Amino acid sequence: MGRAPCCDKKGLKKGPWTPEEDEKLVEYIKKHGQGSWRSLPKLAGLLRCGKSCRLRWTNYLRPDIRRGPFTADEEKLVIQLHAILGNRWAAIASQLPGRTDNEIKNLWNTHLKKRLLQMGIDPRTHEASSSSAACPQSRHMAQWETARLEAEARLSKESMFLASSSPPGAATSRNPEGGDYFLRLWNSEVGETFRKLRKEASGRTDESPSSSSTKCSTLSEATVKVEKSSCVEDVSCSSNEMEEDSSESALQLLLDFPTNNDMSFLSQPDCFGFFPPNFF
DNA sequence: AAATTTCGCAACCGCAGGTGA
DNA sequence: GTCACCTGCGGTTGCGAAATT
Repeated sequence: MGRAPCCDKKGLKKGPWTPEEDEKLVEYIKKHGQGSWRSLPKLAGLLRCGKSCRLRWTNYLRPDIRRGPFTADEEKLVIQLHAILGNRWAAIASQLPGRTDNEIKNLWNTHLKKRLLQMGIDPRTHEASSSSAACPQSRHMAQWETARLEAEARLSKESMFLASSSPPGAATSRNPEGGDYFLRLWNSEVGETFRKLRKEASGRTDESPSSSSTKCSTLSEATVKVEKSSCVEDVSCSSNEMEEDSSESALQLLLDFPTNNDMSFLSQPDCFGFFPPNFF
């Protein structure tokens, strides 16, 4: 079955937007709100396809867009989120207020990817490339991946066990070591989101969260969709807190790696640990 | 100063998911 | 359940600006 074109291309303008077109679009959306993109161009008096209007609005004209160069913190966050989410630019963008997925995608493709490559890190997997595996800096990334895979393997075993016996969290209670940071993360809602997505994707592929290309909604949306999980005992929050601020705090937990384990390379103040002083 | 190359960003394209008839 | 339509997402391209030769 052939797919109908998104719009009749005949007579429609392409290429850069003029200030007049921007003005028309902004005025229309101010009056009528966004949505109905297909009919919007006609109603707004624009010779553009609806898709083009939506893109222009979401990537450029939206009033809450924050323009200007990315800060070092933002870049750090993008790298961390990319390690977790892969090329899910919209999900990454949802954690950077005022930044668009397109902007982040461009940042990644033009700056961050190259920098990681220069450091001998595979930007796709965030693992040290084989040629630089001996590099101490790169080993951190290998540790990251190893920890993730170990936690994932254990978690899948434990989830099978937990499903039939003890409540969620009992497994980590047995392991009060606290060093198993990934396990705690995976028991948080964020982890559950990933597991859910993974489960959904398992019919298609068996890829890890970090390398998954499975499409998903924004991270916030995804976490909201996850049913409220009971809080793990050794996680430093009460169940009430978890329920009230589950997705955001869990994500923050994920991003703010503890400083007393091997993941500290991403949060150390000096050059962000793993990254060289001039990286950001 | 002119020509060429590289870089960065805006925009386009096609695919996939969601939704309602 | 099927189909058509709408919307959102990620990959890619095109072009102007900046840097280099």
